[in-house]
Amino acid sequence: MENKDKLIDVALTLFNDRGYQSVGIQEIVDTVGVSKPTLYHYYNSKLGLLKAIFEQHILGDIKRYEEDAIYNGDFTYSLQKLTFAISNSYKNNPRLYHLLFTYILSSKDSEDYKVVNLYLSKIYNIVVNLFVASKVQNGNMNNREEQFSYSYLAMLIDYLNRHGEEMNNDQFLYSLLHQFQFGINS
Amino acid sequence: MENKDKLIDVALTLFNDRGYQSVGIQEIVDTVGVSKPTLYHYYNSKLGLLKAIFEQHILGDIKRYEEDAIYNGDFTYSLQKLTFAISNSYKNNPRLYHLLFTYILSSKDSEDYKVVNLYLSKIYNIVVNLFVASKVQNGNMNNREEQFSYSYLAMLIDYLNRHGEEMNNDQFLYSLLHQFQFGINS
DNA sequence: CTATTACTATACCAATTGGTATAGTAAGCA
DNA sequence: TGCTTACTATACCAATTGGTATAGTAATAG
Repeated sequence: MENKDKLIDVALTLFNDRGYQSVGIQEIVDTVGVSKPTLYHYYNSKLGLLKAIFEQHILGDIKRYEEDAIYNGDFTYSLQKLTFAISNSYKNNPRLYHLLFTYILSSKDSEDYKVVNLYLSKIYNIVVNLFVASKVQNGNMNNREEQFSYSYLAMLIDYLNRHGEEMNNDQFLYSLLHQFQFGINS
Repeated sequence: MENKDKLIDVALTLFNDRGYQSVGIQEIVDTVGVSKPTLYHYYNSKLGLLKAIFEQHILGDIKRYEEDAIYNGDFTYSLQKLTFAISNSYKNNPRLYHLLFTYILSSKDSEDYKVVNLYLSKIYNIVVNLFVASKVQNGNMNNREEQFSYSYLAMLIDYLNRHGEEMNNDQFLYSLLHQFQFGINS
């Protein structure tokens, strides 16, 4: 692996373990075995490095989500497709998604939040849009589509953070979808 | 307000806005208008300050949760009482609870996480215990009580972070409880 | 063969980090 | 009165922070 990629790889691990602010540039370059100008040559700044970590994979993933979340009259079907797409991305890149989800409940005035939220908010919008689009079908949502979207994502993300790396979690995902749509009493 | 309390108040605000690691001791004491030895006289270390922020109120709150979460044969009733207790605490101390919930999805190897998790895990345990105790009543939980507890807390906390400071959110809380137990399709 | 470009290291920068040694004041207690 | 305890400031500490000026090498393009 090239230095450019090693830097992203190491930074992703360290940020994930201890948080962006707790990790210094020096520790990253020391771990990789290069010097600081090497890092600054590729990524300009610490924030630039954080941005690069996400842009490596997540823009492609998001495009996939947008396609899967197109509402074609069958809400359950679209929600399933979207859910499995997100779950697959998590499996392919657990560190990246774990770091991403770290920012959902984090402080909103830090520099790093503002960068990461660019991608996080896109995913949230995709989900909200699906719920809103299916308004007609799910008449009983009663104008609380947004609330349902957020609740659904909260459950899904909490679930992925606990079991997202396991090999076979399809069964669990189905039960999550079922639980969300029909509650625990059915 | 005494310096001792001012320090906690200012630190709580700053930690909440930008995160524990992003805020320096100097900024805290400057904002309060005292010098560093004053802070270190009361709280020994930056982590000690963080700990003190939580111990000020949350230990009492947790005692309340433990009482409310006693399962007396009526799961819905206990879950309602516990939910409203948590919601009330959030209303009384939004900054404290927002900061607390910040750590749910955060990196797990940072010093500050380890401190805050002392309190966070207690709340989680209370909820899980309630779900497990009601196993007999809710036979259809099918040994997924833990999963349900986590999902429930994920939804509740996401909800509180969005609407927890509003004056009258009882209606919303009831709908959250209903949604969780009976799904969105009822 | 020359000039440019990509990449990397040494050595440095000012500013900030968490924390402290020393000393002082003010209040309460003997 | 005299002693102790609580509290606070000035001035300092070594270490680390994010970032850079300078210089070098290696490859590539003209």
